[in-house]
Amino acid sequence: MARNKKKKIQEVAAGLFASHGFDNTTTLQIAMESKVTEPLLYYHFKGKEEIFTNIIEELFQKYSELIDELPRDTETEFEKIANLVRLHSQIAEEHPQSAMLFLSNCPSKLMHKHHTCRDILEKQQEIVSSYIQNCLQSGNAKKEFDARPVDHITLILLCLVNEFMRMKTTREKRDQPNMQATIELCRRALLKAHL
Amino acid sequence: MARNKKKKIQEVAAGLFASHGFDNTTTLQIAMESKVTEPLLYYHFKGKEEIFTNIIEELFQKYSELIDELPRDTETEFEKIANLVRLHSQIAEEHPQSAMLFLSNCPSKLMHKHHTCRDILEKQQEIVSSYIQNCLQSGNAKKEFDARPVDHITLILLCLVNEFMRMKTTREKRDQPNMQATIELCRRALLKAHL
Amino acid sequence: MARNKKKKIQEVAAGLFASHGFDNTTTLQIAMESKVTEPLLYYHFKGKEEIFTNIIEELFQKYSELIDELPRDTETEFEKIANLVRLHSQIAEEHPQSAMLFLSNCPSKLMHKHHTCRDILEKQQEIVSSYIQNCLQSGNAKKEFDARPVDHITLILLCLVNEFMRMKTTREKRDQPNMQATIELCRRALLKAHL
Amino acid sequence: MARNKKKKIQEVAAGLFASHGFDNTTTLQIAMESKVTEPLLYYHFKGKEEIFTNIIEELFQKYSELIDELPRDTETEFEKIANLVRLHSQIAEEHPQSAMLFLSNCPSKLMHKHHTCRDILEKQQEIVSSYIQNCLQSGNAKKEFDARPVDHITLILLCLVNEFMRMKTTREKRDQPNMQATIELCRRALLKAHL
DNA sequence: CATGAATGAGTATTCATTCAT
DNA sequence: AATGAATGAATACTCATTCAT
Repeated sequence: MARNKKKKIQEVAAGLFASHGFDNTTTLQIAMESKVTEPLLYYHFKGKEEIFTNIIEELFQKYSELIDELPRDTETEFEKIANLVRLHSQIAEEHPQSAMLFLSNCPSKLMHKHHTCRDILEKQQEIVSSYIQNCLQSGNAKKEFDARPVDHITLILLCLVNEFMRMKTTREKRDQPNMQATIELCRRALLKAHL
Repeated sequence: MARNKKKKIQEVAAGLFASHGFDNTTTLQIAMESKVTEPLLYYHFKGKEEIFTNIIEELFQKYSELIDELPRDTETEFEKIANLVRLHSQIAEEHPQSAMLFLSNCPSKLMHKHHTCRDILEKQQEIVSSYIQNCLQSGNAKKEFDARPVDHITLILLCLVNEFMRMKTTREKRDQPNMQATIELCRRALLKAHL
Repeated sequence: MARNKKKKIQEVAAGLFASHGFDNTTTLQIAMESKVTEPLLYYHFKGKEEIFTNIIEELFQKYSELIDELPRDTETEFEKIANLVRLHSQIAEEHPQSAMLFLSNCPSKLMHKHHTCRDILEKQQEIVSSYIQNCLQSGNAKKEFDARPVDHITLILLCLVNEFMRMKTTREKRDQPNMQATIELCRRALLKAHL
Repeated sequence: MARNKKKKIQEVAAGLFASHGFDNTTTLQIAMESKVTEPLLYYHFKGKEEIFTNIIEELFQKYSELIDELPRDTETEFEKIANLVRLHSQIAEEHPQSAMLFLSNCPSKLMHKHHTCRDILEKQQEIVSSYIQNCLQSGNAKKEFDARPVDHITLILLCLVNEFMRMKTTREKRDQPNMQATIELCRRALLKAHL
């Protein structure tokens, strides 16, 4: 019953932060919707901020694992890029709340210099960046791609993946970008001109 | 001196909203930094929210004009896409504050159903969308592009442009995406395979 | 009507701080008893602490003036010591609340290193100390007193004056020390053995 | 181990109450510094208040014994007064914490009408008072002193002893009153003019 | 004896907004 | 057009205390 309530608080808070934002979520709301009293929040967490960063940390954990579990032995390097897009499409569809939390830039208050929150978001970007960079370098080496300079293309693909997920998360179904088309566009952009 | 102060209030508010966010900016801060008293804010505006939406409206006005002023008689359709990227790059560099205000999704509080704020952001997206769509259709017609289905590609390019500006605005100089590379990537993705 | 309310707040707060102590006085109590709302406290003062230190500062001001106004041209030096005792007796009787505020050592919270509160109380002690010291030195010089070493006797008389006022303030009438007897005791302790 | 912990709680609480004051000491602080949990405080004591009064009671017990143990067969009555000053000087030096607890008037909250805390402090004052009164009466009878009216002088000496200890406890070493000088001053004040 | 979990009642402080002038 | 004074409604957070085990 104990771990139970802490878990419940985190879940409720995650939902509220995702839909109303950090600043527009009150500790009282979290408490009431979790069916506990406010002081219990402070028994389990140091404060509102810690509730938030805890959520972000767990999310990052899971996200990192998902990236790590992407298949490494694909036939082509491009398949890896395609997988990355698919993964983000899936996250946006299955866990829109989590996506929201990652994307809705934490409030500036929590994005200062060395705040946990900022650190995590930066680490997340680095993870994806290095995944992409790796693909590009291998692909170039194998003459599969013709993607240069690698650094720049990496960043652009990162843009694409980020905003693809953002749009999938925030837009109405009919206005969301199409996964297959996105993959195709990447294919044309990356693969060696196929004469 | 009157119009003067109203202007000052708007400028100061824009700066604070951009750097601290809507929720973390107080009317007192706006008043003090504008060298006026709080009641004057309420003389000129209906409230904090109106100050914000006013700013967004003006911004949207200027932005629309910039899009409208993009040359219509380019040699190729692709040049128009390139111009769009260049424009957003320029905005991010020259008016980072304005870019911030557009991008940092207004707080959910101001994004409800038919709120001015939401309407404007949607209109802005539509403007760019239709600009892109136009290019693609013409380009396809002229056999310059091979971009189908147009709707999907439009959305993907919108993604790219949006996040490109977002990254230019929020990241450190050295981590920003490169404009020229972005344009090149679009070229490869759009132009007919040049065998 | 404006200055009025600020004054009222200070008076009410002084009364509550004196009778309940700083920690056991709530801002709500102060507000209610002053017939204003809590936010007004924060309009006029930076916070609860500032209300307190403001009171102490004013008190110190008045106290300093009272010491300054003690007659300088007395026939004997001892008369000055007697006057000091009389003054404190009078303060304890006429302004017990003020006396209380001075004596009930501010809560440790407000007594840290360079806190205004601590500074003021130290200054107050210094003022009385130097008044006493002056008398003793002059008295010794005139062979009126035989009080040595001056520093030590100064401190002891300070003790006496302080605690005399404290007792007058905190004890029931019938248990209060007697002013005349106190003066007499000082006389015997200070004056040259009168053979 | 049981009595052990109760003892520990009392010691820790005494330290915290002495340095931070009753109101600024939380039960959690006491528990943590005692290396126990809060509910244990409530197992051993009825509440925070009881912890405090228990401490004061024990202190009073010890203090009473010290007064009782002062030598009764001194050569002169004055010697007894001198011994009283010496005792308080010693307490201030060797047990400053205990002195603090006695002197820092319990918070007004605990000083109401018939609260244990108030009763104890009054009893303590009575003990010292009667000790002094006794000396004075005997001294007067023996023509050693010339201290009249006894009641008044008693109270004044009580003042002196109290504040002497207070200053020794709260002031920096160099600003503390000197014991020997204090005794000398008492001697001059009390002893029959020695012509 | 001992504790992890939980809470009722506060508690100082903040903020957008309004009123009287 | 402008302001000094004032407020209703929150808001994050704290604390002494208790319950179930």
